[in-house]
Amino acid sequence: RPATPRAPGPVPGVAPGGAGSAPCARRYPCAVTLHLFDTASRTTRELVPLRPGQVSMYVCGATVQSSPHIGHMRTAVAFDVLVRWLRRSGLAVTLIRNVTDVDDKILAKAAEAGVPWWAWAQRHEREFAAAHDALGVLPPTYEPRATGHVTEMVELMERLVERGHAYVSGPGDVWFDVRSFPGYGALTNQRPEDVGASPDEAGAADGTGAGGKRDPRDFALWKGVKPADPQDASWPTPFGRGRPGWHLECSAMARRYLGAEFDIHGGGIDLRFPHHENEQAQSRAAGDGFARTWVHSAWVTQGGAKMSKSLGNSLLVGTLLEQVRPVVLRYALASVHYRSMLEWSPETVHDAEATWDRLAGFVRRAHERVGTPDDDEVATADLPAAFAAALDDDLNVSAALAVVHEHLRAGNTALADGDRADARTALVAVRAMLDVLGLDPARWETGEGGSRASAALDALVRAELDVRARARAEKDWTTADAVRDRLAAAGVVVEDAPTGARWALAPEQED
RNA sequence: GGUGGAGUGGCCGAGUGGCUAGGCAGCGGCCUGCAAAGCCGUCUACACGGGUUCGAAUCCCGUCUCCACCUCCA
Repeated sequence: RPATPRAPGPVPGVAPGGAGSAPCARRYPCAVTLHLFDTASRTTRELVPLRPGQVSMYVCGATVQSSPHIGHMRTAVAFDVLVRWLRRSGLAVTLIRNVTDVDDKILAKAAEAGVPWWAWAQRHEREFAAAHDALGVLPPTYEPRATGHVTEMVELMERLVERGHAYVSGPGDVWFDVRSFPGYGALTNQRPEDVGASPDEAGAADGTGAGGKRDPRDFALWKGVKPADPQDASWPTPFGRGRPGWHLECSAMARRYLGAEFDIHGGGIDLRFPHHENEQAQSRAAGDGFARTWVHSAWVTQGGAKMSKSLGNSLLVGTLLEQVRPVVLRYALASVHYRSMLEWSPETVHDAEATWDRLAGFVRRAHERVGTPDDDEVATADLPAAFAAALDDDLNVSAALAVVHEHLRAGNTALADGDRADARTALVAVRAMLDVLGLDPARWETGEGGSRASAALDALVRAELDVRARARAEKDWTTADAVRDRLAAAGVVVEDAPTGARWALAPEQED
């Protein structure tokens, strides 16, 4: 986890005590409030919402040019935990997560596949949606598509041109003038002269200057349609026909749904430059305050290196879900601090699975003994102060999970001692904490699915277990163990509990 | 070259001056007909070299190694 220097004071421009003006809806002592690491200032500081009690948040979503992989899900889960924690803290969160549904790669891949670009985009957008659902990522408040916001983009470009921060070099080619904006580089702490040339097409890179970029660092706001491009991938504008540049979309959509200034802008760490730097430059040059806090999540790595497509498709969400339960995937992603690189290996999955089974096992046993608290009780239960403090400290999930395990152990001890009151207290606390992380077992462990096949399986296994129970009653251990071995061979593990034997499918074997 | 990070016990992973997280995997014990689950105990640490301090994984200086961004990328 990267270093987290503390800002000496409150957020610049906010009067001291401003945070206190918001009504405190927390269920635990209000002394602690969320501190987040802000990429722009490179400090951890208190989140003071622009509007008391509300948080506006924009997270860069997918460019739907290929299938989702585990890295995409890491970012999604990281921000999902942030949203859940903000809401649990009593704040009303508006989350915008965009879909970039037109860009050069989508056009190129669709052409290669011989399908319309919009069909290609739609197909992958659905895959992302399914992956998000599978991992329990809450849907955003609004999920705008780039192609539906050309009007807002044109407006933004017009403002930039009027203010002298953008220029048109040819039909449909509109550029941001980096030299016109002294603040360029502020987000990523680069001096403007150190910034490399932007490689946008039709720029100075072709050596002729025909594209008309005034400065190699200038980046495309709008890309004029080329003869070879599909005509339906372009839109008319006062500057000519073309399609949006990547950076422009997010600025336009953030403003459309969140206003000129908003609380949090998030995304994967790789988007910091150039994407977010350019977004900020555009929006601020146009006169908008834009994001007050920048939050970036780290990578999933393999072999110590950044995951890449050359590693094959073994880390595609679709492939992984054939091998591991979705909740285990979520646990693996959510249990590491969002700014730490997450090394992905078979052990990662194994550890997550073992730990998850421990958590879910306690909840299941506790439910058998003390009943099932309703969801409302869980959602409003007091959270242990140490857990809340951990999450308030820049979402220190590892420390928060340590608190979960403390309560889990207390709960297991209470169950073993037959102390139902203590067991129930621990159960509610554990579920409430896990719920904040999107990991409440009661919401994930819904039996074996309730299908006819699983009902039939359950009946058959129970018949076997009845045989075994009779044998055990007669101390016929040979018969009893034979039943258990037979079930084990079929992939069913048996566990004797005070309330009788229970069964479960054996975990997936490691290869 | 510019920018930003990382090196903690077998593995993963917290921890910004003292109270020595947590998980996984070992080992020992309790429980169990035997298991499983659970509980208790326990072994492996802070990249290296200096320094500051009564005391450093934690602060300072230096060294080494690794990674990311600067090109589309979550």
